[in-house]
Amino acid sequence: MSQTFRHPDILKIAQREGKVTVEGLAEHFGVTLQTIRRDLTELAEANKLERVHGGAILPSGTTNIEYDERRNLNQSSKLAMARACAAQIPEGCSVFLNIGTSTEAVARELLHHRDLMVVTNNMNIANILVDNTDCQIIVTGGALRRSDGGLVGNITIDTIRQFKFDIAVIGCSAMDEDGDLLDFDIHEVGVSQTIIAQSRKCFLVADHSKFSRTAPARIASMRALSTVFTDLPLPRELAERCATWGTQVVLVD
Amino acid sequence: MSQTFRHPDILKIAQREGKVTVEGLAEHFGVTLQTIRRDLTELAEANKLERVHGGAILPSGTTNIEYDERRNLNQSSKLAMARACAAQIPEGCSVFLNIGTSTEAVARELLHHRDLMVVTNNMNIANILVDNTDCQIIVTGGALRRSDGGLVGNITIDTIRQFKFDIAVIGCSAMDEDGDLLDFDIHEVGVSQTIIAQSRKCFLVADHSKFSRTAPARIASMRALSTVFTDLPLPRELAERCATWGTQVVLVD
DNA sequence: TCGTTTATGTTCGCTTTTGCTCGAAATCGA
DNA sequence: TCGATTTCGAGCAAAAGCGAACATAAACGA
Repeated sequence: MSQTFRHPDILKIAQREGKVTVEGLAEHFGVTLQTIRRDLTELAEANKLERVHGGAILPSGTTNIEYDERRNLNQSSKLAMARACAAQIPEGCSVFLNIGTSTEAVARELLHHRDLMVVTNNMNIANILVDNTDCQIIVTGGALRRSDGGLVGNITIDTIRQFKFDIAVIGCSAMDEDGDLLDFDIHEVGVSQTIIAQSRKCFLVADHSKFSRTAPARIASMRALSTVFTDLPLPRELAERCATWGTQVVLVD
Repeated sequence: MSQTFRHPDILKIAQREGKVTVEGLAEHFGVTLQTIRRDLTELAEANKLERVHGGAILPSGTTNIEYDERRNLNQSSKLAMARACAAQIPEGCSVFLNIGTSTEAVARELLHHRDLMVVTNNMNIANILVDNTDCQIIVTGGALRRSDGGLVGNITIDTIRQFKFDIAVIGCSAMDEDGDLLDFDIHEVGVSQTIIAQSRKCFLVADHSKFSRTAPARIASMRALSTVFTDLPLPRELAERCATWGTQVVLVD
């Protein structure tokens, strides 16, 4: 199969938009419709896209709608938080990336970091970082959770215990006023706790929607975190607690 | 300015821009197009870049040409073998699926089996079986091998040891005349051996091309297998040995 | 210093890509 | 259901890009 500059770009656009049109791409690249059609035909032959009249869509199957919607939630601030977080991850270190859409955004920002060792219990993150050939990827074992591609359970915990990370990047479902991190899934809590225990530094990436929500399972106190990346100021009481604990808060946007 | 000076620079530009053009680089370095072409050819041969008409792009880890080609090889008999193998896997049992294009084909045939517990060290298989909501998927941990999505290493072996499978489905790189299963990758051998040790029954899926090939690392003897699924009769001597060992041979097509 | 190796420049057919045209197929609206 | 419109893919010619071969210049080693 032949290769063009356009192919990777087309795929990226398709991933972002969910679909591409022949006309739109032709204008975007400044080439004729015919050329784009040829591109799409080739990409479809390679099973990278699925051809439809007037354009192409992502190949069906693996996508989880509910999850995809969540992924698109709050996209701009998620990107900004991810960028800020990635900026504090030096090259050449060992990183754990936990389940979650926010941590996936961080993974995307790590695509050009060099010499990382990334351990993850998130299949999506492994798939994202495959493109960064300058980083070693280790996948923890575990039971595959279809809803979000996460790996959870005892196997996951046992594997994580075999490592010591320079930095762990985690998300959470909710944050309590008293500084506790909460999660919906009890299975994930054990994993998150183990991650925190095995890491020198721990970064939390969580947007403001987590402030006003609650969840049943307690992961840990924010005292255990080095830095929190978020998009709106923390409630005053919580901000004061973080200051006392030495937990940095990085505000983006 | 010599070649050795340009190469790292070219890579740096490629990392930053995502792509490089022959013309742009020629101007940037003040050399002729031909010189840049030579540079890019060398970088592409070293898998640092991917050559395209007019320049080069970052290698996309997901597109492993060699692997994609291998996947398309012998497709019809691969499908037939996979179908025969899946037919002998009862519903409601625990199955291990190893790395390999043949085992992936088996996974596709298992999409409508119910109540399976599938353990795999192959990311592709996990992605395939996500669509079968009636089966539990467990992914072993391990280092991700970009070339084929396989998970290998000690973590993988440790995880596998925690299970006992009703059936294991494995592939191999080659089969020796004396009935030994061989593999190219020494890291994969330990994994395969552990799989065999932890399984009540072991199925091998391997087309005839494996008969006339050789590989350096020994996995096990075919004596350890319950059944072999293949597309052409085994060499006579090997067939006799299998009969002695009680290893069934299932011929498809 | 001289011969050898390596990097670069130049030229020239050859291949790939692109744009264009046209008949066929798919989609849409009534 | 049928016709109008859009989209598609094949074939062809022009243009851009390519690699091979050879010449030249610089770097290297004895």
